[in-house]
Amino acid sequence: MSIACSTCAARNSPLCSVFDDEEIKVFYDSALTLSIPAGGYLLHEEDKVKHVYNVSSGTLSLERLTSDGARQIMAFVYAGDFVGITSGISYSVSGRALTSVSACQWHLKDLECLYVQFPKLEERIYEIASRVVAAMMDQLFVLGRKKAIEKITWFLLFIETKQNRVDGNNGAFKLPMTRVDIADYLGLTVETVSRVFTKLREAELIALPQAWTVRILDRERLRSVGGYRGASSGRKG
Amino acid sequence: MSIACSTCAARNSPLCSVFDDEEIKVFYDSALTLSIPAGGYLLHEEDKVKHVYNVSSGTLSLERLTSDGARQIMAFVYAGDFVGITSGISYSVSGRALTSVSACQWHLKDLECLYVQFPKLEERIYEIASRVVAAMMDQLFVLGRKKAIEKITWFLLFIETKQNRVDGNNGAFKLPMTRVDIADYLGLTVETVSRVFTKLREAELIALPQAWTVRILDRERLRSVGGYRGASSGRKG
DNA sequence: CGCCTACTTGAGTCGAGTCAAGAACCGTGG
DNA sequence: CCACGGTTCTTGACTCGACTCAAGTAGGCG
Repeated sequence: MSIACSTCAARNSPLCSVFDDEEIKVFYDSALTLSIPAGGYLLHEEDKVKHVYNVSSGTLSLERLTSDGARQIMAFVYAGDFVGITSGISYSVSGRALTSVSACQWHLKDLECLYVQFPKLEERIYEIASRVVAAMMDQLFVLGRKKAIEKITWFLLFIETKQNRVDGNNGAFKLPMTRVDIADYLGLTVETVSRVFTKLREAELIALPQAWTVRILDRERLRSVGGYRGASSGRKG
Repeated sequence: MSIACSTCAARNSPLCSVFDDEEIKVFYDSALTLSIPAGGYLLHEEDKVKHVYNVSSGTLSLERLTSDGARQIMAFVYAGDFVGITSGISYSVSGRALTSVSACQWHLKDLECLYVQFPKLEERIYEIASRVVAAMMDQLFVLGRKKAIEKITWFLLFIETKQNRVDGNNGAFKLPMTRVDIADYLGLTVETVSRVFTKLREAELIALPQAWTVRILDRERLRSVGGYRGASSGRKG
């Protein structure tokens, strides 16, 4: 097993976990490893689709812009998450690094060769696409039918699980995204996001030791505000 | 080629078009054909995932309910559309027939056997999943970042293409869904939907010969309402 | 013709957006 | 170490778009 993979946070990700320690050597050898500084782009929405990616560390946002500058963030992408489920000739989202990011990159042509060698890989990528659909349905539901405070509480519980998967659970978790990013993910304005954070803090449902660090004080009440359906319950899908 | 397929509106759908006239006999023989009356359900969100479907005629809504009765419609499904991209043990949406619907049903186990016989089928289903992701991104964008009038104009132009694919383009198109359905798709209320329809009619951008029939009178202006957000509506109002 | 459902319209309210200002934080350089 | 400038976050006052509540109208069907 290559050293790079044996210590990688994505080793147990949906993508890489399909390979055993022998097989993953082949998989890793056909990849390019990329490093992107915070604020850089993994891909642009107008780029021709030539590669897929699996994030090894850091956090990205997948986002789309309008001509007049409005932005919608479609997803926050963490270590172990796959990027490249797309149809058509261009990605239709840009991948912006919120922190410094490292990722493995495969050329689509190489991936197709790997499909022949490892049929279960293709199957696995289909599973990943299904999960993406499930996650987007949850987000659709929240955007369409929830109030600001419900959106934020849902978001906090959702990001907590993603962040803890990387950092481990030490009682608090870091938000790698700004308030503006949160607003653009939830279809709100930055002022509304800020006001709701303040409200939740004053109600002692959460604590904010720093602006970008959240400690959940009363999980039950927080859940009841957001109507959160646990991420690992298998309910999503 | 089976008679059923040779006259089916879904013969050229992403799913069925992967087969030639000989092959599709095998595919069709392993299917069950279903008929669902308007108002009936193709599947319920809590059902265990055992089947996939391809719609032959009619229109469905894929929707999710909250405990308090709120509803979010995730998609409108037309003839030729595939249903069953899901992850986890249950579908997470219900499929409700807006009109009478006919569909082909395959058992997941049978589908896996067909994958062995027709590897390109599995590939095709992945492509369908990718398209679903793309469509949901568009919807997310609209729900998160557009005003009521922009949502409706986008919706009308979107449904027109789906409807014309089935009915052909005769200048007007039918809405198989109620105003409530439209509201639950776009994250609005029925009153707001109704008011926007009236507004578009009074501005002579559309005509409504019947409540459920739409004729687009000024496509360019309609497009400009949904796309650009000019003088009447800036970035967030 | 009358019932039921869907759609429309009006009046009033409220949640979230807009505009504007100030506070906290961060990195940089003296 | 602190001063400075830029960025992000917070807060306040006000506005407005969409929701709520409440009638009333139009279609479809028995």
